[in-house]
Amino acid sequence: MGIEGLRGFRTLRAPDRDAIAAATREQRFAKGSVVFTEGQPADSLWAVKEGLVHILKSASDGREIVLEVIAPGELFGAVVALENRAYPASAVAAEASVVWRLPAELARELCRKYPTLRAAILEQVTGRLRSAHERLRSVALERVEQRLARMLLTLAEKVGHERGGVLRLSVTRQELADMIGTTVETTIRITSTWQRAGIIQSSRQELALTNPEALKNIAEGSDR
Amino acid sequence: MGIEGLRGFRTLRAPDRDAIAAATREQRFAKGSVVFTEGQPADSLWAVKEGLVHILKSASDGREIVLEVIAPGELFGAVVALENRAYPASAVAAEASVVWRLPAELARELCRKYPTLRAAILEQVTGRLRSAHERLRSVALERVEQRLARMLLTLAEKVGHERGGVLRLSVTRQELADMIGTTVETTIRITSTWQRAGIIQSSRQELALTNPEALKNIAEGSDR
DNA sequence: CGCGTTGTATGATCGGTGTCATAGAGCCGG
DNA sequence: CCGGCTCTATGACACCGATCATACAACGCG
Repeated sequence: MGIEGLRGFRTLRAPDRDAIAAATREQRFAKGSVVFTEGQPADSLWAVKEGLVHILKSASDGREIVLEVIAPGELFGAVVALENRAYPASAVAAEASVVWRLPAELARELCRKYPTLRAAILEQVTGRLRSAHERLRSVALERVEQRLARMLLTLAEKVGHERGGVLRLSVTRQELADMIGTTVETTIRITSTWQRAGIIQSSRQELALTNPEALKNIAEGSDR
Repeated sequence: MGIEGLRGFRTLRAPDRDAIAAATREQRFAKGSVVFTEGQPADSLWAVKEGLVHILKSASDGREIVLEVIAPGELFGAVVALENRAYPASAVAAEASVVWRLPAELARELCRKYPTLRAAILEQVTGRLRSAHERLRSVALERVEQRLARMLLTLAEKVGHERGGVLRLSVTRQELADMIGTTVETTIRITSTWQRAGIIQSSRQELALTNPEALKNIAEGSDR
């Protein structure tokens, strides 16, 4: 299967699906490698086949904020490719990943031809706008502990995998810190105390949510 | 002129434009009054005719974050009306305003019929997603002073009006605080020192950017 | 296997902002 | 025109979380 099997592409007619299949390049990225960089002209529309891609912006001092976590089957760099401008953020493989790459010109052409494709992209974009607004609220109005609890629950839903009856996340404290706008140290301090409280089980590169209810309580701020 | 004169509606055929004109209600809101509330089912697509509308989310303790500032000619509550769900945030008139209101059902129908309308909405949404991401970066990585400088410049561009050779904003410190995720006191402290430094001229409900260059420097963080 | 690298852990300290309190200035309506 | 309200202003203080420093555990690789 290729990119043409994704949501929004399925309604395309056979010749166009073949054209996509022919134009799509499959590309492999090692963990940590850069897919594209902020400011670079957008020449492609991307989708994740396997792995995980982070969309992020960084400050001059090296600190960065992860704006989106792109899971398999999702598009990224899509709207900007359609509008033929520069990427407003960077994309980095959060783990070893395989991505599809479709030339922007072809994507634009298909969008003109198929309203359903445009509709599918609109749907993804609106979903992301809503989540961006929600995160804006979170980072502006909540304190770190609350934001972290919320982020863990969101991540668990999106990219968590169950094993042994508990939800597990493969993520580093640094990545979590970059998602909620804090530092590694603070993130580690909080996860450590949660670990002692039995709310989570923490290990290298991984983190098990043994007590999601407690996290929900913290996220709702019910204790303060 | 009605809502049918807005960008994206102009390509509609005459009978549909008439249908819109007939279905559109013009509604007046006093400063501070609520247009719709977060959680309420979205039954309409809105647009600002005159005035200014804030899209915001609030916390249980009363603090709030202004997500969007909607200027005349812009849509709001659009995507959510198309998707027939509940508003994810509230809308409040930031000043005395006149808004257009189009039944969601009609908007959905028109969107199915006119890809250009859907395209226009997609364009607005992508613009807002970009600005939301930029603000996320700002609030997560920058300190209050920097964020405030940036916000003033952004606002000046969007809703500033020139008088006497300087850009003026009609906005309260509370509103500014709610936009950048801080408190009134902190905002007042910063604007006060800027006032003393001659960077801005501060008065009740208004604020003149006498030295935008200085603000740009602060926004870029060139001094730290 | 040893060694460098990456990720986790924790303490000490500092500072940017939130919080609380008070006051005055501009504006509106009775 | 006076009382109440909103908005601006400013000080004192507390505290969350950043910063800096150090240590160690886990992993990868030559």
